[in-house]
Amino acid sequence: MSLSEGFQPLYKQVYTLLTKRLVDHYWKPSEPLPSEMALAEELGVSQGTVRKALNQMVSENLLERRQGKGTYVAEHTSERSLTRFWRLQTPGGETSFPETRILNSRRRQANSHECKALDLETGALVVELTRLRFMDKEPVVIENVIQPLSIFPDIDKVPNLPNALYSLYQEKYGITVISVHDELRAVKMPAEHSEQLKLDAGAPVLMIERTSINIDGRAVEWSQAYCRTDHFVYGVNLR
Amino acid sequence: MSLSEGFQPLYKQVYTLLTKRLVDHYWKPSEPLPSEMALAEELGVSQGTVRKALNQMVSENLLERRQGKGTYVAEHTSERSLTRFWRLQTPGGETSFPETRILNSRRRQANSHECKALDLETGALVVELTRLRFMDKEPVVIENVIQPLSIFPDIDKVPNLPNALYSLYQEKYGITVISVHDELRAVKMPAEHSEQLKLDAGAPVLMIERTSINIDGRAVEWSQAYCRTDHFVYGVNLR
DNA sequence: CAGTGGTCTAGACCACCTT
DNA sequence: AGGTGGTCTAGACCACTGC
Repeated sequence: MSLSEGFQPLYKQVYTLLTKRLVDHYWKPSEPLPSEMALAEELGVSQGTVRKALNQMVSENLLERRQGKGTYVAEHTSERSLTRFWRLQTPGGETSFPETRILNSRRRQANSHECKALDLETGALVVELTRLRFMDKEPVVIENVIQPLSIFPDIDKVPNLPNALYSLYQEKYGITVISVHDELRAVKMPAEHSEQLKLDAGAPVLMIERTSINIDGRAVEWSQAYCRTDHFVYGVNLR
Repeated sequence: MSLSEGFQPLYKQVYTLLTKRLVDHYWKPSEPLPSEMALAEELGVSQGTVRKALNQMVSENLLERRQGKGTYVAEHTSERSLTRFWRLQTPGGETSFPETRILNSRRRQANSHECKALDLETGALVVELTRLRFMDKEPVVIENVIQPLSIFPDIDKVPNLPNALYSLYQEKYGITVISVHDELRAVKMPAEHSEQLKLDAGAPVLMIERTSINIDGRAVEWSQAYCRTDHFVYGVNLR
């Protein structure tokens, strides 16, 4: 095969092509890619050029490389996908992880805000999933997750939803969440959910609106969470 | 010069050595480094090895490279240092920037919490700087910045503090902030500052505790900010 | 042992900037 | 024209894995 002359550097063309293959599920998660030499030969470029593209993909958590073994499609194990985007931690800095109880799940039409956030047609069907999350046996977060049925067909019929939804998204629906955008506000606890967090209605809580982005750039999930922050904080490092 | 045999790859040794030079102000901000070839010859390694170290430093915002010109020590212009760590944005997503009014500045001994956060001896002197920040002419953030006098001598005697403190830190004190750690909570607005944000005491506000980290890894500044989040949100992308 | 990725080198050519 | 960084190649050797 030849990479037809373009204005992009070769390694970037290779990067784009390999990423497209991941989007199209040309290789499955945890499956090894061909070796550098094999890819270089197939694409008609040198090993070093392939390596540069692969290393960029590793830095974006799309691939994993293991010396002596091979290059693998990054896998969202429930363990890792939970740790990757979970920001609640003790004020000291150590992260601890939640248990989850599902409170409710129902189909309905997306409201206008959700249509905008998820780029849906008006009237599109979504699943609204309500979960309560515990840390050290105490309720800390109540969250509403919005899942378009066009992206996750019949997801409301899946039994035993895992604690980490992203691993389910990847295994069952071929959706690989590579980044999330969070918007944080301080608000008064809405009365409807205050009991479940053992708070007075009107107590200050941290509201987190999260948009989850698939490897192809689409927004695939939108959620709104209310968090107590008396024992845990939202911690983030910026560089 | 020869890089004595160690257990680290060559490019990592070069990276460590060059970073140490930045910490020691061997080169000044905005000053060009020697060319790749010159560094390679000086260190007794190949150009490619130097390049790998330099590119890693670029990815960490320590250096800037401009094709045809050279490699430069990254500079914290007030413009750029403000945009880099400023997270308040409109719910849509566009960032806008604040104006700042200084309310107060005083010397005092650090309290125990500040000593821990900034790794200070008990009784160490700090400056507590209180600032009110406006967006679209409306007060949005009130913040207390704690600056150790051991790191910033006589900083309370600097006239006309800039909007972006980090540019001052770099120019006057040789402190280059390369990352910050934020911890966010929702709290009730403390009565003492509620008027300045035009809020009722007890209204929910976002509290941001920020620790700023120097290039050598030390915590050099600690701040606590109260933010209205009715018109602006704290937005962050996680990968 | 063969196969993989990781490091290191040397050299060629290109794109951009300054003089 | 000469110097800089950016890209691309080819080949060597090392470290790790599994048969």
